[in-house]
Amino acid sequence: MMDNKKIEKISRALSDASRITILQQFKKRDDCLYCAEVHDILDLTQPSVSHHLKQLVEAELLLAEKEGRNLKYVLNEQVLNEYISSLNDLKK
Amino acid sequence: MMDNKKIEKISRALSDASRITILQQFKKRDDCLYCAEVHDILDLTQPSVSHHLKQLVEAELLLAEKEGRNLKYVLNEQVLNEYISSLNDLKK
DNA sequence: TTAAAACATCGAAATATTTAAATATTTTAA
DNA sequence: TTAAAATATTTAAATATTTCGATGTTTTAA
Repeated sequence: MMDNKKIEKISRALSDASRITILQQFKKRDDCLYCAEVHDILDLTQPSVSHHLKQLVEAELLLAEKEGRNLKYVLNEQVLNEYISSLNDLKK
Repeated sequence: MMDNKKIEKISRALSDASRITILQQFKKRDDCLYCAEVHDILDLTQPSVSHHLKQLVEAELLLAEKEGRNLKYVLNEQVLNEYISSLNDLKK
């Protein structure tokens, strides 16, 4: 279902405090998050925020959608579920 | 239940192809794995294998038990389950 | 008691990641 | 059309990770 390269990539995307914080915001917000909001939440410069969001998008944990000059992010629950499945598969 | 530092640490432990391979061996073997077996499976030197196992033990994904001069590893399903729970919590 | 086996640690090289400053691109508003 | 806003990219520095060779420690077997 999900190969090891993909598991590795998602795990790496999750292995950073800022990126975990970003993902946790989705529950608090209305299911979606704007780039500028992330910049407000994290104590990082704009390029760093951009870098972290890119990692999450490249791992496909987030889906990005352009809205004019803003970027709207949505959690990709399907990929998250597949990742969780792969972890469950480690068990007997 | 599991704080972000712990989620980060476990994710990092999972973000390496060798370590994912190690974890996947438990299903194929009789629930436990010896250090020497890992050395046979991975194309890495003994110190590298030792390093990877240490990362997994420090993340508490594996429990290590001494058996004479051998080391027996067991998958820590409780920690794995707590990690999976934390990931499920990201969803609505 | 000594030698060998199993594993850990140290030191160093190669590579990857994180971060910020500077700059570029894209889009909208005036 | 031009200026400003939102985001991306480039470059470079600091730090972390991965890997191996050499060596150390602990345990067992001879």
